[in-house]
Amino acid sequence: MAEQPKSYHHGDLRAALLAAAEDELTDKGMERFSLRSMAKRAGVSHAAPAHHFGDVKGLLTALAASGYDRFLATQKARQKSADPDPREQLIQSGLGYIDFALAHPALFRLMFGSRWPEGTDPAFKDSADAGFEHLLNNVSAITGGDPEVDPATQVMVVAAWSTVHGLADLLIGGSPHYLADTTPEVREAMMREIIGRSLG
Amino acid sequence: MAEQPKSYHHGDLRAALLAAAEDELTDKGMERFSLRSMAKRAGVSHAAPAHHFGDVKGLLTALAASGYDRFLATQKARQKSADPDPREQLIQSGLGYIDFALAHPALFRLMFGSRWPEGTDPAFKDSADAGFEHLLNNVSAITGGDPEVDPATQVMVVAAWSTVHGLADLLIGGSPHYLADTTPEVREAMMREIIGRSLG
DNA sequence: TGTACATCAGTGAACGCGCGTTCACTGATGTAC
DNA sequence: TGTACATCAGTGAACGCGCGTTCACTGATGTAC
Repeated sequence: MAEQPKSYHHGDLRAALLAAAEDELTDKGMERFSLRSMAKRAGVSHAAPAHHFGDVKGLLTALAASGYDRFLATQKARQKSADPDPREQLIQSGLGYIDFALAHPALFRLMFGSRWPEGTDPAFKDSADAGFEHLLNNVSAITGGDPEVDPATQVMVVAAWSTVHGLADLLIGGSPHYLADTTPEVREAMMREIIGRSLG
Repeated sequence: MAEQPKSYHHGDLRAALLAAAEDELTDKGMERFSLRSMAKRAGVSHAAPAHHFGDVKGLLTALAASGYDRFLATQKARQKSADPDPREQLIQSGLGYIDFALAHPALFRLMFGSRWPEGTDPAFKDSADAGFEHLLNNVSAITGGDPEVDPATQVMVVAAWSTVHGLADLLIGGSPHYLADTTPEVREAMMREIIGRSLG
């Protein structure tokens, strides 16, 4: 056994619980998520999570919030190592969006398609809003318009987001097969082309 | 009470159960769907569904299959009363896709984002495949290419589907607010523009 | 038209189970002096 | 450095509940003659 020396206090149980919750979600899906089962995964009594998150809803809200943070980080990481041209930056951000969805499908669905998280939670809201802000910045760097008032900028925001989000959500489900069942290189080329089109 | 005269046999319990299941899904979401609760909705013992669908999974698989059928019908209905130009036909089909998602969000998520339905069920598969076939036909009517072999046709399939699906899924969640919080007329105009772009 | 019988649809009670939450507790850590 | 005490994190048993499935049943319908 190369396990950590067992001690009564965990050290960083909060983080360990979030990781276990994501694993549980990956295995069981949102339909069959269980707090007791995820506590077992974390090697901890099923009463322990209450101490950090209150209840199940609190736990999954916190998980979704941390998901949004990592989601944004994935996008920024791709942008950093790419051509600074604003269009290219937006495309890279979109590809990062899709990377994240494919790497964490269960978490992605928790964030965008679930009734578990409490939408009014401040930490959750902040994290989700930061992602939207980032999109707005990327688009207005291309159009030069203010996303609050410029129609062309707004249309581009909607177009780019919808296209990227649709690619991500369909790919999670293995569709469309043209895209899902091909090589990573061909896939990325195809997605580039399609995201590019959405920018007009 | 203007109720139906009660009789031991229901008449069309199968259809009534599917309707009740959709209501249950709308109320509780996939996270909290309950067979007992949906049977109560249908005014029937909770053992009754087993007779028609075997188990919960069978019930929700049948519901998703019927969802795909109505989904396709919604798309065709819009196309029927529109300009026969192939591009316009595809756009109308896309708008029908989104109409359906907004009218039946819980069902839409069951179809595209859930682990409940049994993907190998023949009726489910047939209904889902018919939707994809319809998309292929719409696109090859524009390009004149064979979706099996023509790359340009394939790219258009992926682009159109992703864009429309992304719009639908985001709108269900109330995003992006530019689109969700506007008048139906402005919304449709914006969606037309965006779907049009995706066709290149 | 009337009777006997088979088939079918829905019932209701019982099953065993896993669930989320609560709570008095205990072990570990940190701080004051 | 050593002792007393407060604070905190995690435990484990208990709670009451709603769940999906099973099964012997009963009421209704359809069919054969």
